[in-house]
Amino acid sequence: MAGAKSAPSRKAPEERIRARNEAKILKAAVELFSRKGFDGTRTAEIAEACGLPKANIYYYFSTKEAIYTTLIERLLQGWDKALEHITAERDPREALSAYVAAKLDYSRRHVVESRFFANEMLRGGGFLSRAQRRHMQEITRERVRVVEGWVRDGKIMPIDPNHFFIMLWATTQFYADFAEVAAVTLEKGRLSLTDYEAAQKTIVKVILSGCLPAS
Amino acid sequence: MAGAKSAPSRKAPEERIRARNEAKILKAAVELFSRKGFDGTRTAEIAEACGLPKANIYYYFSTKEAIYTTLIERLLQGWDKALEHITAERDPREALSAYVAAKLDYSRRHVVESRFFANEMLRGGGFLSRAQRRHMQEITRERVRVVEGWVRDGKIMPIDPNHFFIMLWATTQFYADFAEVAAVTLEKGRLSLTDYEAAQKTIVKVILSGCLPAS
DNA sequence: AGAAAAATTGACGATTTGGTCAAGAAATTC
DNA sequence: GAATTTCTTGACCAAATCGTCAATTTTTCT
Repeated sequence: MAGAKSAPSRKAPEERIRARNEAKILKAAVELFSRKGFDGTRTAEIAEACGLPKANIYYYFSTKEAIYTTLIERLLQGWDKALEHITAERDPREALSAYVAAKLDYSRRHVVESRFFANEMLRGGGFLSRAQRRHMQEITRERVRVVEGWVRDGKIMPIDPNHFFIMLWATTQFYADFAEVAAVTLEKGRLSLTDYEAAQKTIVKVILSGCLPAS
Repeated sequence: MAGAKSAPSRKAPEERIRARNEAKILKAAVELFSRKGFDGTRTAEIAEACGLPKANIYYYFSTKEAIYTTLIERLLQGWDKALEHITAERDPREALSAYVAAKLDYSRRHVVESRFFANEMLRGGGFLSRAQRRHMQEITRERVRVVEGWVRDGKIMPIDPNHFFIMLWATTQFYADFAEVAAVTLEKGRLSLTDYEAAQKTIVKVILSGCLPAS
């Protein structure tokens, strides 16, 4: 226990403080941005929320926008993780179940990040770079191709893959972005793990029965 | 042409100017609020957007919050219109089709209002009064009962009605709230009527095949 | 037409905003 | 342990913020 303390401090000596404080700032910022958007969030609020003086924040980030775009960049990396479940080789039943499960799991464990992203989309996505926009587009296109393949092979009913994906995305995303609405609908104070499991079951059931060919 | 001018001015002489200007203000405000939220929208922006001097806005609305809550109240009145299609007497197939169609139609024709509402929900719905919250809850509960009835009568598969409704709501709402995302997914600049029709077809198909008992 | 009420608006004020700066405190390096 | 780099922070600024007000113009009423 005593010897263990010096080991981690050796690990990254020149970046320890910076990494810790940047993390603090970003964590406080994503929470506020996710609720009030870019224009609605004051840098003083971020400072107070993470317990650092405002001037210190400007030591790590040159502007408010820099904080915001850093968050976008960081979150976009995990954005399409769930889509990796959708592959041409896989059986649609399995692939779609896995996707819904993964997406709901992400929604539950990263409510704030999901909401931040939703807020940026509501705004029209003006802070996204052209490259980031294209990335999203390409990722979607790939998966749309997979679904098109499934349709061609008669593995699922003939449906518009684009709108099909929007259905999936919208439904799963909803539980993070509009957690309060979902809670009201379910007549609960907040969503529990059980609620997410019930959601998963219902969504998978409807989606699968809704797109698989009559057996 | 000359005689027609005096007729409409007789109609509501004491409220004409007020009504017109309040409408102008609210229209400009809902647009801005829908993009940037309450905190992110400046009253000067609203003034500029509706072509009235800022001081004039404060003649009609005492505070920024007054504008915002007026909008909430006004929009909440149309919020549950689409749900009226869901009645116990009706056949699930018809009722659900009608609901999806109505909801998508509303999303298409009232993009701004839908997005405004979504923004308020993202915020956590803090500007909603307790009565308004209860209203939403009761409306939902009624329709959940209808679906429960359908399940009991074997008209649809056994599913959790709450999550089923969330699916419907999330999917249809998506096309208004995240129009930009939908447009990117569909690889278009903006959504056309055709896109909404394709969305409707896909959603209805999946939802109906997904919940109707095997025929 | 003239009085009364409603509507308009430029100028203003207290407060808050994003961001700067320079002086000092800690940590790191040699 | 001294030099150097990194980090911290109170004080500050120009611009923007919400909201006020009193003087004026327009509309309505009789």
